[in-house]
Amino acid sequence: MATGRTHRPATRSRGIPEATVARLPLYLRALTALSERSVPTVSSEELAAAAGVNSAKLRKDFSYLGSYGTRGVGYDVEYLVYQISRELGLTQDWPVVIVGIGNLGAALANYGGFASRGFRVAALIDADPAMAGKPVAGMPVQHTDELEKIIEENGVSIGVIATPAGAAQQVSERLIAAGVTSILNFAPTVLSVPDGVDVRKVDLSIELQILAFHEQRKAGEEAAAAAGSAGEPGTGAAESPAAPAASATATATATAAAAASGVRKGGPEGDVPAVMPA
Amino acid sequence: MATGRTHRPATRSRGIPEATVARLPLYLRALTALSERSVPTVSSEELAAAAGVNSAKLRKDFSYLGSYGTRGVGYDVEYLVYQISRELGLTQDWPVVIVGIGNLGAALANYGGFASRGFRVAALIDADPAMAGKPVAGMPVQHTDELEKIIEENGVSIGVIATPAGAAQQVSERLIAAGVTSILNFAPTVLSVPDGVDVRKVDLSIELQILAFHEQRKAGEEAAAAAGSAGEPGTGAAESPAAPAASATATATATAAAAASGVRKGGPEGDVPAVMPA
DNA sequence: ATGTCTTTGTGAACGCGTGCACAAAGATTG
DNA sequence: CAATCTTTGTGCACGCGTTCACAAAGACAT
Repeated sequence: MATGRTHRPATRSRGIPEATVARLPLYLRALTALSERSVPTVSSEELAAAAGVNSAKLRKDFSYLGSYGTRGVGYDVEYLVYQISRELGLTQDWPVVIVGIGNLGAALANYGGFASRGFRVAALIDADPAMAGKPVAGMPVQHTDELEKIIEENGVSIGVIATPAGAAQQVSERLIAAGVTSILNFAPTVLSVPDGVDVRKVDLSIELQILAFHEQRKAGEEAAAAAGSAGEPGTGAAESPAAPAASATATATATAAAAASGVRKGGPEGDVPAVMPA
Repeated sequence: MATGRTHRPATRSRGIPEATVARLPLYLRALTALSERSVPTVSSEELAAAAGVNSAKLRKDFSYLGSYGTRGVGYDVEYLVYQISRELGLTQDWPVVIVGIGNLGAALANYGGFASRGFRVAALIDADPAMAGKPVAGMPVQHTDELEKIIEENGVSIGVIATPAGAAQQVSERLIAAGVTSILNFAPTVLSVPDGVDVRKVDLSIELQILAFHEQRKAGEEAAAAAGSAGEPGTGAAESPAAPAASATATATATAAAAASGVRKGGPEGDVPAVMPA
């Protein structure tokens, strides 16, 4: 999970669970693809597969929105696209500002996924005076001094922070003071904001760290399996990698290397059922 | 949640809950900051505040790792940094490849948060022959043809996909066939991968959509409050923007609006069935 | 109309995650 | 050594989210 909510209690606004809200964009994306292919209806099973979720979960999610399906048939694609869009608030225009136009900020400014939904980049803002006026994604970068004016004039309520960690808190305070009530934070810092302001965060390195954890675990399990169930990770401590620290690390590394070479996967094609650990 | 896991059952590897694993990087970040300020120990209360979580949750999380604290004192910063790093597998070197060197790929290549943890960008790969050889983040971009060779020679087990959506599935298959077992996917697509391969996804527009939902809700609540408790949003949904009362009328109106507004792209008109729930 | 077949919508059970609250453990002081 | 104080580690309860499994609803055929 690259992200998480901050502050704000449970958000069960009018009954739609947070977990469901987080999946709606997923469904919307799958539905949009179907719509472009002029598919008129989908069953929960098909749509669930396209969105990468369980069909029962999808049906329950939709049940929170209302009864938009037809039993024995499925869901009308166009209709559902509209309903979800409306529920998510994408039928209206959301001006956003991006603060911090470094590599990431520039990438975000160029990202097509924003405009295709209801989002419009109202301004790019950077603290570096040298950046001011420079065009990024066909739009001149403006200086931080203009921040308040831009937000108020454009009625911006969503801000994206792509500054270095050190500047993020201060930027968030200025955004909030100027009227922003939702922040998407890419800076690796915990933002402290008043109640009523939503913050979602995306931390690229956190995602990688989580992958590393699972990767290490996979390597460890493989090593254990290869070693022929030596000590069996005992019930007590969770220290599979702990006990013999040195050897554990060594085996893990060795296994990783082995896996990387040719040991695993002999199949040419993708769907080979993998190694199959215990 | 910018991200979510795909495939792989519950991951309760040797007892560490997934939710805890997802927070370990957060703690690590806070601890690293303390370490840089040469703070010797922290209490769960202080650290929790720095990481933006509840202190009880933090203590419970740490309890899965073992008893690393001292009652009456707190946790030794350096020791905890090491323990968490080890648990996450950051004490070893993780070579990663980034596929798709567009704006986002370039931003990722330049992102400092990778190297500062145990991650090393082994190669930048792009399908565009014109990109080949061009330096990005002080490293020459290599052509997709080299993908397999690069992965095998460097023992890469983690791949980052920053390609357009259309190319992602195919890239993932090549990565996996070459030995990659963990993928961080920035492309807005659901990847289908065999068991044993971990996929985490980050979708920037999804995050914004979730914020928009809450933003809309906030606006709706404000409006409702201002309007002096009109007629309680009916069963249908939290339809803040102009909504008739009866759900039947609402759906009919909604459908008409869908056709009228530009939500849907192409597609003939007559296909909108007057669903009509009872 | 009646029956069959498909697919939705949901009640109910279950499991995970969270937070409370407190006993246990150690530091510290007298 | 005893008393007190601080902070950890965790048992317990609760609520959310997920999944199963099935009745209800509608399409479709006869």
